[in-house]
Amino acid sequence: MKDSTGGQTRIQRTKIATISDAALDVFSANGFRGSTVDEIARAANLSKPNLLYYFPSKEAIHTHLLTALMDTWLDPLRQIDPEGDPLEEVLTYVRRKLAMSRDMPRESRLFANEIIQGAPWMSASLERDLKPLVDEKAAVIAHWMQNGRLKPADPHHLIFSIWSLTQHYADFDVQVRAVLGPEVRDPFPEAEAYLLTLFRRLLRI
Amino acid sequence: MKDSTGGQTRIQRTKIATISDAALDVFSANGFRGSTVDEIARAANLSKPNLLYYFPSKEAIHTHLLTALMDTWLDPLRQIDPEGDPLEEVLTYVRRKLAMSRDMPRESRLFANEIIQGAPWMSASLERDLKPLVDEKAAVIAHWMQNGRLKPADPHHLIFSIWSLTQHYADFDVQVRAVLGPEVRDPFPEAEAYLLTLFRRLLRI
DNA sequence: ACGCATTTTGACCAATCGGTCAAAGAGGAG
DNA sequence: CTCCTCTTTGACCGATTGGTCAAAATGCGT
Repeated sequence: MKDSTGGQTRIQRTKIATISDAALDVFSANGFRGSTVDEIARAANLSKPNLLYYFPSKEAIHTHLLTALMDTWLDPLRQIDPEGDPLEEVLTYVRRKLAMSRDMPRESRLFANEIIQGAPWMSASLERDLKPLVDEKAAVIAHWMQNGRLKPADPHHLIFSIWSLTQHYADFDVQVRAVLGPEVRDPFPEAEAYLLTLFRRLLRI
Repeated sequence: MKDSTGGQTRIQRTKIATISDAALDVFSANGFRGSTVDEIARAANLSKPNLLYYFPSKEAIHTHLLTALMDTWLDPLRQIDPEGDPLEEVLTYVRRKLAMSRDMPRESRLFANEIIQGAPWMSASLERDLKPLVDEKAAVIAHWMQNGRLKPADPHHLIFSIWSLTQHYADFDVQVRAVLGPEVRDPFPEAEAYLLTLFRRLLRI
């Protein structure tokens, strides 16, 4: 009955996935404190005690989601290649981050909720995982700029601006659509064109 | 005992201000659903029934804050002068928005929480107040670009990018400080220099 | 079909939620 | 001081919160 994948049964794997998906819906829409276990259970079509059979507590579900997310979230940044073409590496990073906003808006909002509310669960991970990675990639970018392959600009704030601009289209989706009006079905093509223009003009020698 | 200012007593004015300030602390840190009336009352040094003597409900406090905020929030955009120097008008808007992130981070987070969670209270105001103003100013900017006084770029997304980049330093303050490290006491001077460079390179002919 | 581990459930718990109410307290105009 | 309005409070309400528990139901290998 046990399974090779981390000592989990087939049912456990599917139910945990179902619960995670439902919890992502609820947490990303209401934040941790604004979400209830009943609501997650309802979204997962499970009774509350049944849900708490798979996760020991509401906080455990939340932590599970955040730790799983952190890796996915940093992946595009890790892929920046010091040996690649500087401008193209940055623009590819922008494209990847914007694609994540388009394809994983719930994850983006879960992350945003956590940070806005002071990162009570993730602040340790920010120092331990995020800071070193950003420092490393910022050094790569700074090196490119010193070699005259990119126009100079503060590398850390460059990375901040990429995060900010791309995640905006997921986190503030309601506002973007309200301003653009209903005739704009999909803001992302326009957004990508604008952002690529922006970073080309900022960085291109 | 009554006062000329909208039929409010002196005590009412000061207590309502105290409650609003406390509620801004709580709502901006936890979102509407994640906040409790008890917590706001505690932050305002009032008993819960006393607080509910000045506001009929938790929702009324929240609505009060949001409606008051909407005006303040749109003010810098309103100040863009069609007769002014195009680049300087945009850069001044950036400076004003960044100053608001520095001086009113709680208001920024209150707004961000509301939008991220689908704008359940503000979506009407977004269509009624925000969209027309943005369309008007976007037309001004488009006109500048057509006259060759700014480099061409999508005006709506230009405005989005200003919102996104400036509010990031309030809403994601924890992340910014975690990445920059404790030796950077105040990220805002660096941020302003970076953002002004960014928009100059994007728009300057 | 058996037997055992896994899964699901309804009933239940103390604590907290938003909000009410009657009564007590405070403060100023006459 | 007196009276009346405004302010404050403790006690309380039903509903909901996160979480528990024993018992029932359901797999699943043999």
